Amino acid sequence: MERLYTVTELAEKLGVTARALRFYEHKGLVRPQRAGNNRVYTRRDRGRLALILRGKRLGFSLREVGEWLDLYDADPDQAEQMHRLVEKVRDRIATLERQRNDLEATLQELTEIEQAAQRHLDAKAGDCKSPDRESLGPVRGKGGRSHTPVGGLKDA
Amino acid sequence: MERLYTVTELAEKLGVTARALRFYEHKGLVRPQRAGNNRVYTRRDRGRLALILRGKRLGFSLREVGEWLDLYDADPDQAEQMHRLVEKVRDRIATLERQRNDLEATLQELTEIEQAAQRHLDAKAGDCKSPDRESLGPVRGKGGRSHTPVGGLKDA
DNA sequence: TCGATGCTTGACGTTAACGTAAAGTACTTG
DNA sequence: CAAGTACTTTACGTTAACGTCAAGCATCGA
Repeated sequence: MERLYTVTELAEKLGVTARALRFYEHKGLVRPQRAGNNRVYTRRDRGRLALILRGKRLGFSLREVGEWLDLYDADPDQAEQMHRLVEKVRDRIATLERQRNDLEATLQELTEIEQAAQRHLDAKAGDCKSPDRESLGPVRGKGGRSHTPVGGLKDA
Repeated sequence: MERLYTVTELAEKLGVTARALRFYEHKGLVRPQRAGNNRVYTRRDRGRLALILRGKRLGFSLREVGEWLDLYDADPDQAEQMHRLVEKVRDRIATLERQRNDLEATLQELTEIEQAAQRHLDAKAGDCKSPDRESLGPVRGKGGRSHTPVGGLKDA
């Protein structure tokens, strides 16, 4: 009745390799039964693995996911540890948002540079006599906020 | 006139170790001058290093940052490569936003569980006779959207 | 009975980004 | 001149999360 899986079966279902599943077991994250020597995964194991992979996608390490699972398994009186877990997740979110903001800024910088370069190309295409214009400096000075990423780098 | 630095000086200014700076050099990301055998970093080098560290903070590998810097240095006619770089940054942003969304969802789940656990504790404190209530299941069913992360795990 | 599969357990390889000695050189200060 | 300090290069160590053989049972169909 209970749908059972072999390593490779379940691995494929989950989109990972059998090696990974064995590795997770080695790390104590899952403990499938055995039929003789062969691993046999149940629906529960599959759920656990799904949680593990999710944690990974969220950027947590296997060790962290392990603790995570322990909490899921633990009796619910562990409100204290629950708090800590929630805080950890919130930290992670905060980190990601910082990164996102930084990236957003960088993206804007790059977009400006890109457009400047584009204009530069257009100019060269339109006016075939322009004798090797002064690269990006002047162009950016006209349109952008002359943000020069870090100061010079290209200078003398 | 030009403020110059030794490895350790600059490393400290940048909040990294001298080892890191030497490593970056080994990887071809910077090429400080030498005074005899000793490295001498200029303002330009400092700028470059700042860019490198920034790239790292943004979650890019040193190799990626290297290509990045090459573009900064390259002549501005590389609009094509510029495009690719911008796309890469956009990809990264997209990735981060996906992660953020996933995390947001997870956070909500966890918060619910946390609150349920809290209520559970409160109940135990208030009603000292409650004979070991049915853990989280029912509680969550009442308040949350019964999102059960992955199905069972805790079941029989 | 013979392969062909599929599973098992080692166990070493890999990548990134440094950490951490080890051993030697150079300058300078008491 | 001996210490001390800062620098150098060389090179092995580390962590994470597997990848990639290697060698060996076990089972199954023709």
